[in-house]
Amino acid sequence: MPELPEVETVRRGLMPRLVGRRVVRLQQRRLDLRVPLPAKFASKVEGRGVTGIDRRAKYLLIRLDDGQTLIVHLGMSGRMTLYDAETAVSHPLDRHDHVVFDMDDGWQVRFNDARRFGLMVLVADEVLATHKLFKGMGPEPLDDAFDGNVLAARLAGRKTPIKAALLDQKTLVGVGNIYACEALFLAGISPRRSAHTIKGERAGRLVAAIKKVLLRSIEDGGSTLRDHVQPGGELGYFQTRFNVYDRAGIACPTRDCGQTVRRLVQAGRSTFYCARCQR
DNA sequence: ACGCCCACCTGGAGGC
DNA sequence: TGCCTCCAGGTGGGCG
Repeated sequence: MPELPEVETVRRGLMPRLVGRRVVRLQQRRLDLRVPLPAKFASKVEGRGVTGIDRRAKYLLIRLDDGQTLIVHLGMSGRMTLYDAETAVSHPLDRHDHVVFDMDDGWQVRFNDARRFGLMVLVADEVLATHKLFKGMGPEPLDDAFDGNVLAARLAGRKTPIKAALLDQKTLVGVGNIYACEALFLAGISPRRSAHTIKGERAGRLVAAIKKVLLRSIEDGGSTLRDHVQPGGELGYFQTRFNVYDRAGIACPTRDCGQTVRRLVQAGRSTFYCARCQR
């Protein structure tokens, strides 16, 4: 689930329920997330007010009123679910609800992560910017400053296929397997093309495609969020109709193309593309 | 330094 | 029904 648009959707869904509220109780039901939770984690969060929620790359930054930030990553299977007081009682905790926040207005947020590739780290704001997790990260794709020239500069000299380069968070952040495939399709660029050949007009096209797929997906998330923010709602869960992702063997959506979407494996990940529309 | 491979962990889908 | 294999939206460590 969670690439940039999904994380952003979760952020927007959590904000109205958490910002300005206080954590009255925190249950840490499993400590062995990707980064193990310290035993004293709960006591450091309990009693704190939430002052804001930001996003950097695929990380949520939950700002607390004591100058600390709770960094949350959803990994592959992480979700945040919201329950009002009544519904929380009628819905018993799932075995993968690893961290549960009870807010001072009775609402509850559950961090659920079956595969436990996600993490939560509490960091003092002074050291947040230099935190190991953010070291070497590339630019935010939705920043105005991110354009074709920026991307081309980051791809210069790199022989890896462009698809693999897009997944590398040092190139740019937030793009994962789905949106890498979708952006390359929209831009008409082959996923096998050597990264350093993406420059000039082609780089501009790819950047435009990346922004477009991410923004459209955030909009889709926003439009379905209303249905999911209700009790028990799973934030960030929404259906987007993909052009190529997970559509191997299905006709390419380009009018009159007549080709079939193909799947190949690059750097251990599935890539979906149209060999005719993408060069 | 770069690029590739794999492990981390659980669950769902599909084949037999 | 059950068992087996494959696959999954991310990341980072280790290796050549």
